Amino acid sequence: MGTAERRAREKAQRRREILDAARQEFFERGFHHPTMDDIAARAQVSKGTIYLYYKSKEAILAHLLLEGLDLLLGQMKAACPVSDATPPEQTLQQLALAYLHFCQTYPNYFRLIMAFDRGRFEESICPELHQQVLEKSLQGLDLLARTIERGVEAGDFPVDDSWQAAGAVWAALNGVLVLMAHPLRRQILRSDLETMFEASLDLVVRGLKDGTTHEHKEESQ
Amino acid sequence: MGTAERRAREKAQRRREILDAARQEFFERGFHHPTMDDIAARAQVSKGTIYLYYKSKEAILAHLLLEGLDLLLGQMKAACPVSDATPPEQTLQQLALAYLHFCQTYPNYFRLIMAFDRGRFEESICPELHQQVLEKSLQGLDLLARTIERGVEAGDFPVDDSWQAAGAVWAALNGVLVLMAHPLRRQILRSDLETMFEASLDLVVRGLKDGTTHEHKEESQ
DNA sequence: AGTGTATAATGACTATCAGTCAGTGACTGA
DNA sequence: TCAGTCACTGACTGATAGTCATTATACACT
Repeated sequence: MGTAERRAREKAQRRREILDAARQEFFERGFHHPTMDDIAARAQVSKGTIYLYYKSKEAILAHLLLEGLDLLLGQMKAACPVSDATPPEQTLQQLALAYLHFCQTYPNYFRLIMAFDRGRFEESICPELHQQVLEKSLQGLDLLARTIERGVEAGDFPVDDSWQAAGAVWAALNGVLVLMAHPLRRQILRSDLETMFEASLDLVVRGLKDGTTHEHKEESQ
Repeated sequence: MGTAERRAREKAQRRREILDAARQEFFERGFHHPTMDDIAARAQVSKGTIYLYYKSKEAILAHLLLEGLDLLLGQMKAACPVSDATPPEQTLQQLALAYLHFCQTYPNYFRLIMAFDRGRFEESICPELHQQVLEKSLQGLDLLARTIERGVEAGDFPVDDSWQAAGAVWAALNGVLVLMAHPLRRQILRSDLETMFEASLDLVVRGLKDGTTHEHKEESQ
């Protein structure tokens, strides 16, 4: 008798409905404004019900964050070529552009991801989610690292630690997206996000290509 | 009669005492935990008094943030040479190291600065402070941009927009500090903050030195 | 159908905390 | 001495995250 099975399905459905309502509220009205009652009203359940499905408000946000990371990872994976024929530098560019595109297409998810890095989401509140988020963000880093590794093997990127290089590239791209999030900064820098992003990408790619690291410099002469 | 003067002095003093108490509370117990009553107790005043000196809890945090930015700016200015004899590249390194040193010496101020972009500081709550913060952070960017400009004039950094380059450098350094703030990431990258920071710095400096921007590449051949 | 049990949902309630404001009293200058 | 000003106070208000005793629903078995 498939009753239990149907129950489970309905439960998952309700869970999704609540997350949908929360997403709408948070994305439409900002991450601070909506109350649990707002979310409950939107999901057409009582507040108590929400707590049967999510441990806390924070936990809901964390789940939205995971959604965002999955989306981003998906887009980054899609940017990676299936074959190894594509030049690593081009793949790197595509990965970076996928990230730029993501943050322009889903600014709310992007803000959520950035908020995580900046220490909203106390680890203590839901440590297992915290862990998951970090792991997912490391998967993105991994895509970068593999690509750089391919470049190292092809002799394009003479760096000696591709994970380190991936970290540096990731940091630079992240950094510029955050930097340009403020209108005043865009104004002072007299530049828009795309331009600055490309400039940053260009800078690090050139660094990679030139790139012996300082310890191994003698080999390039 | 210096009464008014003394009054003003005492008022400034009380204001400082409250900020001191708040700083201790926030830095010791995290930015989320302390309540206004905690701060009041520490400052040995009533809660109401705090509101005579600061508009809101948020405003107190914003003032601490400004303190932090002043400290950082001071350290960065100290890293800049008085004379123009110092090679720009070296100055750039020193500026970057000043930033690294700042975030290691004052991790709480650093966290506050990083948290700025995130919602704890809603622009709507204290727009004038928000403005001040952005302006200060732009002063830091300005130091970078001037140094790069000097490098451009000296022919060391063949970039065509030193503000843009400064933005990219700043973004990269910021990004790596945020990236490495998470222990799990340090673990996965098998690297510590200093190493990653230096790698990032190295990457962007190399990019700057190689550095024609894509539009002007033909000139380097 | 009737009934007992498990599961799901409810919303009034509690606890916490940022921010307010009517009231208190100390100091001042006349 | 006293009226006016100023700094301060802390009980109070309103908002809201999270709880839990109660109620409703669905199902299994007779």
